[in-house]
Amino acid sequence: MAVTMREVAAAAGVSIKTVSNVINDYPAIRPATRERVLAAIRELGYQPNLSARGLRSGRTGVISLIIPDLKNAYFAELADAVMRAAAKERLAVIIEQSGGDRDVELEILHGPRMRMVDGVLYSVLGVGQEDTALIADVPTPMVLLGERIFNGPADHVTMRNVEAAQAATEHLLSLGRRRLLAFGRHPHEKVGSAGLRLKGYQRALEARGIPYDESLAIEVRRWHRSDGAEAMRKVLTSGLEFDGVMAFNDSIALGAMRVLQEAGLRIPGDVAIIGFDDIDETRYSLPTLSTIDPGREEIAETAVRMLQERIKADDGPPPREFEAVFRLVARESTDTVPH
Amino acid sequence: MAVTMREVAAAAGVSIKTVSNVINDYPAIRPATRERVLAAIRELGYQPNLSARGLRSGRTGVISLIIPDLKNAYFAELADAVMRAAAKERLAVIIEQSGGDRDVELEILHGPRMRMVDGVLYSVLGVGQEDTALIADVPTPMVLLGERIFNGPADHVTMRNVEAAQAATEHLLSLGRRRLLAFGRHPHEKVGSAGLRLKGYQRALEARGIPYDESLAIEVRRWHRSDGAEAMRKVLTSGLEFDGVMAFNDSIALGAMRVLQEAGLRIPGDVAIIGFDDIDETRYSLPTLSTIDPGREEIAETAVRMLQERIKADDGPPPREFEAVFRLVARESTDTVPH
DNA sequence: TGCCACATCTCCAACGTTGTACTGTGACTC
DNA sequence: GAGTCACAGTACAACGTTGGAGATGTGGCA
Repeated sequence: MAVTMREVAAAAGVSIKTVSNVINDYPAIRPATRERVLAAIRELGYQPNLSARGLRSGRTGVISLIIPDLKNAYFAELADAVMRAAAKERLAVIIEQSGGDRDVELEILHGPRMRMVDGVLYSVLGVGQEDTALIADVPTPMVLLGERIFNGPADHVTMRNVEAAQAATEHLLSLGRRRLLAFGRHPHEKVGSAGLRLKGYQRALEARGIPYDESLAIEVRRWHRSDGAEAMRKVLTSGLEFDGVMAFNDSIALGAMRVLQEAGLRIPGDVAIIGFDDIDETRYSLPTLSTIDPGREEIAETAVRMLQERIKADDGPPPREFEAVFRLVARESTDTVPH
Repeated sequence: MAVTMREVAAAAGVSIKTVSNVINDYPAIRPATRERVLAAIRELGYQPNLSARGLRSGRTGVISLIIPDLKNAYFAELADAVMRAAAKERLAVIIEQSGGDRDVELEILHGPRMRMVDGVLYSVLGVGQEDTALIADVPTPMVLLGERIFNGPADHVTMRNVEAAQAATEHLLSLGRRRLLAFGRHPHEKVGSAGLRLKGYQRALEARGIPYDESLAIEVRRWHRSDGAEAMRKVLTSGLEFDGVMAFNDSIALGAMRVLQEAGLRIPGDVAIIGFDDIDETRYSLPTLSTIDPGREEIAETAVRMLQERIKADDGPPPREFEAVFRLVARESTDTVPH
């Protein structure tokens, strides 16, 4: 059987509560007593029972990270960053996959497991602005991640999507490219990564006085590599002319790149291409992929810190919005070459 | 405040224990009573308090998955498969990253969080056969994953490394390639993925009567893409001649492939290459990468099922070994082309 | 009719921890 | 020397749930 406080207390010759006080850094304890208790803890190999602590104090030291899909490199890297940030705060992380499906996302949020975590990092694709009410009624402290809900009922950590997309587009324009695909559009979406990044694309064109041509805004439903490849195949078949691609994420950029190369097009010679997210793979593709570093570390650390603040002070300030600093990373896929 | 069983019981006009019995599918309950209780649960939106349940029953419904690194595609896909398998058993998964560091791996295993999970899936890189004793004393039900510990103190799920590596090598040999790099060696390692896969490589050569040339066994320390690229760069600089690469995982294969192409070598024309793991990316690289599908789904499902068995019957059978069925996936990187 | 078996439900205690309230002991103040 | 105060530690109850034993009712059978 596992060692409990009772046994530690007996070994140290103090009451159970004193053991508890030592563990929780309660100040009024004589150094000698503290030492005796700590020695007993070491001796017996005592580990606190987190279920009991959770029951009594209402805190479990576990937070939940709800994401669409770990197989997606962006979310895997986000999860990694979150877990490292959480480790610093001594928090464990339960990861839940939603598949990006709205109903699943809401189900998880209202499921019994929410009662066993201190807080949630909620990174959604399906749930949107119109679901604000369904999210507001969740009693668990929450931080929203991503671009689906702004000015919602909880703290929100995101990146400057519009500005970043504008910078990426401007980067291609500065190379002299003029027929740029906006690659990854979701029709009718205003908010959300796709909508915001399209807006950035449009702004960059506008700033240069170039008219927006909707036929260059290519729809890509899911943002997986295979979808990018498929969409690019269709574009090539259609005979559409272009000399640059502003892809809304790295995965579809890589998928598109592969199809372009198969078709005998040179990158960046014939087509310059830039992605979005700075996933690890962009550093090793052929050619290496220019992209936007969304500030993942900063996002993860800020989100965990904000959540921790909410957990500790359950009556904190009104919902906050935080936008991480992005960075354009120019690599081979947008090298300056004779057109 | 959250709804408790007490309130449900009051609403349904039964005792708390009856509510508990309904929830836990205790058989002797009149259908009418069950209905009333379920109705009250729905009505009030009751959710069980998992901390309390964990304290009382010793079960939390959470398992821990300890892996080296989520950023590594292999482990991300493993984690995904494990989480889907766990969801079927209504288990939540806490993921812990060890960085593949032996001390961290052991620390996590002996940490306080082990007391809050019902079981552990332990996928290690640092801990090895000689640490068996340190693992045996952990009271938590455990299933070992990977190739570091065989015939250990716990159930073990793995793949047929030697046979799979032999098949991959034989695949290259069957194309007429004779100077094959064993790419990914860890010097002095006998057990472990690197050791076993090297052995498979050697067996394949042996079966064809080809002598083993140690200079073709290339060391790659960490199995990340960048390490594969770097190692291949060294190989090319050294002037070593070869016409095939049997890479010990997909990431280093992809890294190597990129360097080979930069150097103007054609794949599979000049160099045929096969990887190991069948990560998603192998389907989208240029060329697509032949590889070994280790049977990830089967591994994940078997591991979770075995762990669940251990959790439910704490006095089960002696440790079991399970080896998943692998499959060779031939893609473009080993197409038949004139040499 | 009396007794037993069974189904159905309830009562009590306990899981290991922490919050609240309290006791005892000196030291210091006036 | 009485009152006050800070410190060090303790006792008790409670968090929400479930295991086990017990209570109650119901029907069957001798």
